[in-house]
Amino acid sequence: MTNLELAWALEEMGDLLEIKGEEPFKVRAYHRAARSLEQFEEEASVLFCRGELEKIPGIGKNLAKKIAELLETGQSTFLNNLRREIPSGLRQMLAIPGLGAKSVRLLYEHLHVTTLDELEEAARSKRVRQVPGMGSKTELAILRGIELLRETQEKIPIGIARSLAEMFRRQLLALPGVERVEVAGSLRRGCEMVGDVDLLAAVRPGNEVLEVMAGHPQVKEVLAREENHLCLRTWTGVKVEIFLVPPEKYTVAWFYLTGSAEHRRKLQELARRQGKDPAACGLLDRLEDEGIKLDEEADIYRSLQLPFIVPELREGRGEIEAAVAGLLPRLVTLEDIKGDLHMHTRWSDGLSSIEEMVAAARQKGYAYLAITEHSRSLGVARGLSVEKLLAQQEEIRSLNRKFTDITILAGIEVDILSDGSLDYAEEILASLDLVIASIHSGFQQSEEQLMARIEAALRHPYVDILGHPTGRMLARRRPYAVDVGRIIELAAETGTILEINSSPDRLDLTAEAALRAKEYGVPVCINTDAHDCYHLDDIWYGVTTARRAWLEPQDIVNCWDLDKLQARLKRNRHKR
DNA sequence: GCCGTTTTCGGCCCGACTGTTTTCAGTCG
Repeated sequence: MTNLELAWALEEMGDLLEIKGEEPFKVRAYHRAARSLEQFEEEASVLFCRGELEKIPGIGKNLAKKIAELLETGQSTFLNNLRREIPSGLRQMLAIPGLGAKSVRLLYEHLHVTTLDELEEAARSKRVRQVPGMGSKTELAILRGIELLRETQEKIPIGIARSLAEMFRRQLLALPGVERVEVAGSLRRGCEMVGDVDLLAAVRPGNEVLEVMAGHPQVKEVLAREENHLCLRTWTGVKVEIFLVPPEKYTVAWFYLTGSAEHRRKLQELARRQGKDPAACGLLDRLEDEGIKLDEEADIYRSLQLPFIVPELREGRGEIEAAVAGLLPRLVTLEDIKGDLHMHTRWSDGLSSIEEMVAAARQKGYAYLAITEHSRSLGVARGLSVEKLLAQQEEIRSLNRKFTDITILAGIEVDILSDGSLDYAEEILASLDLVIASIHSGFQQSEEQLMARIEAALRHPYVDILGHPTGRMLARRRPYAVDVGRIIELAAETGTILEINSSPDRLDLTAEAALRAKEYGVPVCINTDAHDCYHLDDIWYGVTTARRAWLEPQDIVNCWDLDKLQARLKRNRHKR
């Protein structure tokens, strides 16, 4: 069992205990341990062999015992008992915004609802308001929440899909007879939400891949099984499809499974216009091979006199026309990123020191990074008082004297308060190298109020970047009521940079909005918002989103040299 | 549940907002 699987098990235990009404601190211990396992570098199974599970932060005697059982048997008696005790539908209800464990338990006790369907019915028939402490607004929130869940039902955020895919990929590769395994489908195209995880394996005859994978401990049920195809559902509810092909058919199958269907259709059209047989170009309508042998995907495009089109662009949104005209963008890559401009440290709610963040940034080959803590009003995140902010600037200055290979920018993620003012006075903001303004409160305000706040922030002379512009959380929270188009116009007018927040929970701006920003000439920056040094790796999600938005290095300020970036920041402050 | 220059008990992030009340509990970031 991997750390990720263990973390999921602990997470579920925590959720179920919370619904049961366990002590909040105990519940939090489970959730904290799950986070800790996810981020722990070494595999718990290795530590277990050495009897060192308790070296993982947040894992004590009790949790170590539960993890040991999971590692030894793939099962947990404790979790199985909890699952028997608490209907699984109750845990799903926790995902409804505004419903916590207490409310879920109350609904269960009073209305005996155990599934989302039953809860929806109870809300529709106005029975929820009979529960003490609940009224019509709660009913509405439940109905809206269920609607949100339904929209994303069967779909999971890219971050979860990618971890799961990597886990299955590694395990497939370890099986005899497996030569190659790659991710395909919408996950390979970098979509923010994916319906299932598609994996394609090149296999030799006589392998037992399907037998082994069908019995995998993560697998709850086998949805379909054919000669060369297995469709599974994991305990976490994710659909995983595994396709097997002989090595010589790999390229065509990988291309086919990557999609999108629209991209394939347009390529077929092009082939016909060129008087070619689509099948002979590897553009089959189905997965079965027709004896076409191609070494790599580029051969498929080459046969149509096209340059290679990367998976992120294969959506049938003009990429083929651009390829024909020789106008494909030179998309941003991870190597183009020269720095990360949004991260937190132990000074506020981060887990690493500034020096640890610097070391991690150096490891990535960055030339610069910005430390941007939360501002004073965000108490929950230990937002910095003016005194602490100044003290941190002093530490950053001293570190900058010490390091010659990398530059630390003293920044802030300042809250845009409910009235549109910023959380520090102008002279404080003026003393910083970089100011990100973000909304962390008053999500429920009207579009008028929210837009007035954002406009005020964008017009502020010292705001350089608007952080996570819409506030959406994938599969968890809709964007707050903002007009993204108007934000982009205002950014263009005021010279404000818009953030692509790379956190796989956010991806905000979306690829669509980032593309629109580019059309308006608004530069973006791709930031991780990391709260520890490991999450600087989340930059991959932001870069992938930017690639889906057709962005090139010149469109992204943290692909620029430090001189150019600083000149831009300075010039913009003078302009306003 | 975990953890310890507060060390084997007693803390553990805390304040704003919302919806429901009529003084507050639950949720969220």
